[in-house]
Amino acid sequence: MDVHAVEQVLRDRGCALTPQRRAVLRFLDGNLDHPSAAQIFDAVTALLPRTHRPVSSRATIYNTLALLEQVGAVRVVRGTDGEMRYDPNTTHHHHRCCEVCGRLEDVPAAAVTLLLHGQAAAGEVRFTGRCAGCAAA
Amino acid sequence: MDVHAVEQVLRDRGCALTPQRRAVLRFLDGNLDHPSAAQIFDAVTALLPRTHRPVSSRATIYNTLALLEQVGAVRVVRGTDGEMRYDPNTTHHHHRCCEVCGRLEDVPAAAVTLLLHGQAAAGEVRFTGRCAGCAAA
DNA sequence: CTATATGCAAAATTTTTGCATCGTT
DNA sequence: AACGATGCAAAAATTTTGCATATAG
Repeated sequence: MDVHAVEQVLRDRGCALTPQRRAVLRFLDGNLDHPSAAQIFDAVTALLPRTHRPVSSRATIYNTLALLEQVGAVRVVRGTDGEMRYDPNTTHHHHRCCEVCGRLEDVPAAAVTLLLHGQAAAGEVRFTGRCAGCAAA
Repeated sequence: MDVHAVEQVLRDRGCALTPQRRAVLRFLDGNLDHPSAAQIFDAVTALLPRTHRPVSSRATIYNTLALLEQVGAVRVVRGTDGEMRYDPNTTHHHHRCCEVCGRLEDVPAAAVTLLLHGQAAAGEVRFTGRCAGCAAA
């Protein structure tokens, strides 16, 4: 996801580049943490200047995220806890879910082979494992 | 999951074998559909004699399912839609999630090999694919 | 200036909790 | 009879929706 490219796509669509949308894009760009809507809301609140209050609202965050998903700027993944997580990495990749702390980690498609009855299978894979932090402990 | 075995485990624990718990067990036994709590509630309502109303409540269903999970009689899986699903198959197995209809299907552990950087990886795997019905369409 | 987005508040969903009552053992 | 389970209703938590207002282009 490239911020400028996405902004251009939004412009082409006739979508307004509001400060809230910009802030969501800025926070998500390069973010590897699979943040939740609530985390994105908090980040936007922190990112936007407080020159006019309030800074944003939950509904706006959800609207923006739905828009970004439609445009293909983010992938939406449901975390093991049931919350939606937003992933700016839109390349084909898989996820490892830490069985200890629940953290979601991207795993490049090239690193994973799924064999079904000995034959390679396509599609997305989510598997359990331990993240770096929990593996050490 | 064997109904009689589970009932014995519950007795040994000093847990009451209420009609509601029996009905949940009866409905879950051999069920391959990964039903949700709401579906289980409906099924219990249908299974129990209407000699005394009401027949059950959502809280009781959740209590019962939590108990059955503790006892190891069901596995709990979160569906792609965020709802909890309950799986009486407690053997080590994986899940295929139909990318069309969302249905969860059990896949025996022996049928799946996950290679991470060429090396076999342990753990649970959930992957996308098409269920029999959606593959035909 | 006009179409669009925002913010608020309330609805919808799923799951959890508190408590009085009822049923198993 | 005693203890645990049930049922109800309300609380939590997350996401969605309706509408008046504000703002981007």
